[in-house]
Amino acid sequence: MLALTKRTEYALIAMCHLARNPASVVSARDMAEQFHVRLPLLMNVLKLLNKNRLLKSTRGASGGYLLAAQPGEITLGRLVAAVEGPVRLVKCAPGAAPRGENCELANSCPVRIPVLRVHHRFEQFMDTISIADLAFDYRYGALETAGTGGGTLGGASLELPLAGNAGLR
Amino acid sequence: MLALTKRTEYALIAMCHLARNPASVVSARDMAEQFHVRLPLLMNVLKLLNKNRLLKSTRGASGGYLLAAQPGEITLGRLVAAVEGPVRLVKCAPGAAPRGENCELANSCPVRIPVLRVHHRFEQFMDTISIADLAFDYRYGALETAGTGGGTLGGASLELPLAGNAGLR
DNA sequence: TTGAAATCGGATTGAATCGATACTATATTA
DNA sequence: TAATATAGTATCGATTCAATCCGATTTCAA
Repeated sequence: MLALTKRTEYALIAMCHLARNPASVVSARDMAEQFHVRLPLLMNVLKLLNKNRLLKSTRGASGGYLLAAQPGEITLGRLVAAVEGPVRLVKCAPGAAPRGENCELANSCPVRIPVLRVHHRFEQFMDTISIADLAFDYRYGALETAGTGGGTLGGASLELPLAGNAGLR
Repeated sequence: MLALTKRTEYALIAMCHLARNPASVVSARDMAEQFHVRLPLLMNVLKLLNKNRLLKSTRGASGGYLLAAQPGEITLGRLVAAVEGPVRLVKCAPGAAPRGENCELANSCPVRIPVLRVHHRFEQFMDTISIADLAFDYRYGALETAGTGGGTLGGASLELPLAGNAGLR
């Protein structure tokens, strides 16, 4: 179905909240109550984010979490990789293989090169979006007009000339 | 892990082969033998592609498959949707919901709008890549220099100013 | 010193999806 | 009529994900 997991959704909520409240330590309980999400699951996600150095944690009473870097320096790609594992659109993509799982076809694959190129572009896509972009985007009305030039995302920029020799339809 | 399924990989191989051999009907058996993929699984994928009108089939002896449209008109997004179901990065995205599954937070979600915007951009990303782009891209050496201006994909174009008011880090 | 609050590290269970296979029906050609 | 090929559906095992639970560790404050 090609969807983000609930872990990523929870991570986005938490990271964006921390981005909006810098210099204040926020506990998992606080966030769970404020956003009406389940505490145990949120804690699992926060553990993953901390383990992968996207958050700093302080234990004990009045403990909680802080962003480990500036919101503009943490990308969606890093966030997803932290809670879902490394992004690998295809098994032949470089990066940590889940189970030594490589493509059976390898060099004989007739679409390997262009698909790897798509994978590379997708990585760029994910790493171009920062937590700051998500946390500080309040332009609610922009969605309907997106793609036609309106809104914060409307400004072109995603045309993808995948294969110049193919005559970009 | 955010990966494409094997069904998509098989679909890409088949669709690209058909794009490269227009005006000739190709059977599932032929493609399975030529590309060393398992015939039953390939047939399952071809059934899905046919059911979703991405290719035309003719039964009987000397039957097989044909693309249902020009390679430049069939996008990666449509292909993935045909074999994996509609692409919905997040559950709150519009489109066929798998099981009436909508976001519990709905309007109270603090990241809903920007995330929906990312979803929309991702849809554009998938629909900008055509089968023709993948089938006729033979520039093997371009991968290493992609992102710096070389290769068929290197030409910028994927900068994503998600939130202009956030100061694009 | 004690207790409460909070994170940390696993381990486990159930549901959903995916890979893989099998079987029957239908259509076309020779 | 026989062989070939697709169409539709159904099933089983493996993997992943959501959800839960447990005990351990750290910190603050009474």
